[in-house]
Amino acid sequence: MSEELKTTNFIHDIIDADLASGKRTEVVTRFPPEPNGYLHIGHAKAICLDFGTAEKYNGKCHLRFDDTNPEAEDEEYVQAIQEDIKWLGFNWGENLFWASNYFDAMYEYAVRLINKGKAYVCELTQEEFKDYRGAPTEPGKEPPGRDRSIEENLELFEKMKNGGFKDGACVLRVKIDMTSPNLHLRDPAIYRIKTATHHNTGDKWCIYPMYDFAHCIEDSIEGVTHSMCTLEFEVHRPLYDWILRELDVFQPQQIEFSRLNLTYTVMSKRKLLELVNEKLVNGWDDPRMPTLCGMRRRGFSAESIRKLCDIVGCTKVESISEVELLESCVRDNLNENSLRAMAVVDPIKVVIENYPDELEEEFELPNHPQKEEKGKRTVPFSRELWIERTDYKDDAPNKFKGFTLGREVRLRGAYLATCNEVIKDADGEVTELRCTYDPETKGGSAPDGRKVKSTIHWVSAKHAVDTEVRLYDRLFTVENPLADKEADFKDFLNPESLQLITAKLEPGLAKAKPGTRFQFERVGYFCADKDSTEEAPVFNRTLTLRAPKKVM
RNA sequence: UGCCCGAUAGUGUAAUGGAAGCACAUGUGACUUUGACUCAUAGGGUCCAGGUUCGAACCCUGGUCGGGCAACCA
Repeated sequence: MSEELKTTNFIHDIIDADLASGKRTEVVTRFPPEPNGYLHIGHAKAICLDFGTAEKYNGKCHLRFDDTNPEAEDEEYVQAIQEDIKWLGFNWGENLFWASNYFDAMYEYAVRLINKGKAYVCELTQEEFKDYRGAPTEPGKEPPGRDRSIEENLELFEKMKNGGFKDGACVLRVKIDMTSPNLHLRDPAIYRIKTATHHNTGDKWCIYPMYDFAHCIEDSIEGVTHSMCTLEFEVHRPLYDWILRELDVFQPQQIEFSRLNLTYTVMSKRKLLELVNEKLVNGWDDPRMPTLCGMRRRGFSAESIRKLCDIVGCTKVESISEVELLESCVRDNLNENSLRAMAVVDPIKVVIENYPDELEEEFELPNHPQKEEKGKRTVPFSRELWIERTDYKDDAPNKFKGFTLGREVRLRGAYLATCNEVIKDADGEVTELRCTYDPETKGGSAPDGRKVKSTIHWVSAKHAVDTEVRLYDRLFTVENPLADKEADFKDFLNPESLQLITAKLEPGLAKAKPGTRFQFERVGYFCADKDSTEEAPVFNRTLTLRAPKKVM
């Protein structure tokens, strides 16, 4: 946490100045998700900023659901969002709010604007509405009804509220300037009619406030001092300020920052929903998704996601961070914390010819090579083993770490062994290695001090646990699937983003609890999936180890 | 061709008128009972042109390039 408190950015500079000048005496922020989808790592940046800023200044951060559009929103998301924020490590305490709790206040505020002659009911169709608004380069025209009397507007607005109109028959607009160079100031609509059941207010309302009207009022009611949002709302800020000024209420400051983007993925809720709906991934929590629930299932730790958000900082520059940066944060954290184990993902058989058939031994291996305090585990050894197919090579170069005919290799934590014979099938595929071991090298070191550079992992065939392992890779094959505006981003989906295999695990892994993370030595980081059963675990590959230099 | 915003190594981000740093990535080497980790080391940057100043990444002017804005979405 102390590291996070040290972070600073242009927003904190603003806050420092506000505190120093006395403009503000406290800091209140808010994270305002719309419950219409799952949170992704882009949201994590906002969450870290909102909650982290409050923490830094001993202020408060509200969790507020921005539930102003019942058609898009669903209770399902409400729970998931709260779970994800908690998982990330943030706590809103008592400060859980709902935009829908302010619907009465918002209605009153709208009436107040009508009474000031600053809002009017407009019956233009959507087509006409657009037409009257004009274009960026052309001013709009004042719509008919713009100069209706206050009494008539009051009456019409009440009729809207009471269900006296069909959906879309009219809207309430704010009266600003149809010729403004800022399109958002050309009398934007602030209330629309929607006959929809709201997850919170039920059928009480058939009119719902729109974002521009609702959001600033929500912030104001809650006493938010600094309201952070993403760059696309920059042009909305004059409207945000206008509404609160006209209402003469507490005025929070909206500050915009750039979204987090990562290479080899997409960060739009709409596009992620598309992947889910078209079953191109297995749901929102598919470990390939950049959603927090997906990343959690993949095995990414909350700390590493927070670390990433810390490192990428916060600016107004639109950017795409390399996913390698995230991966580095994840590996750093996993290397530190995950226990080691041995698993063979692409097995070939090794028979130790001079090892007694009936003999079994148990070796003690450290759970973490740099952390003795993590203890040891016992791993059984016997005459037949599984090793990685990639750990044998005909005519291997000197630097190759693995078996080749006649070369002595260390079986990690067990013995030194030499391969004497290779058995291949008709296709020339290796099916078995015949080896001999040196009984004097128990534990893996030779009494005569001879150096053996290669160390490989293994699993006793007799004791191995067969299990499903899901090897995940990047979801897309290109850095920015959205770069080509002509193409469908789904065309760039990586066909090899999920590979199902059966691996051989050391027996101690059999009862791994879902969510437990391991490093399978020399293979990668893995996390027990929720699909694990009593009989056999299922593992997700979080990441490979850092890519080694190629030795061919 | 309107309005708004932005531009620092490949990427992300510091330096707030006073020596352009850091991280990731990349190259090389060392260590290693994980080709991991760790350690050492190298290369590489202020969009352009003017101006202000003893001094500019920073301030000013003009360009260039990139992004956003025309849902009854948020």
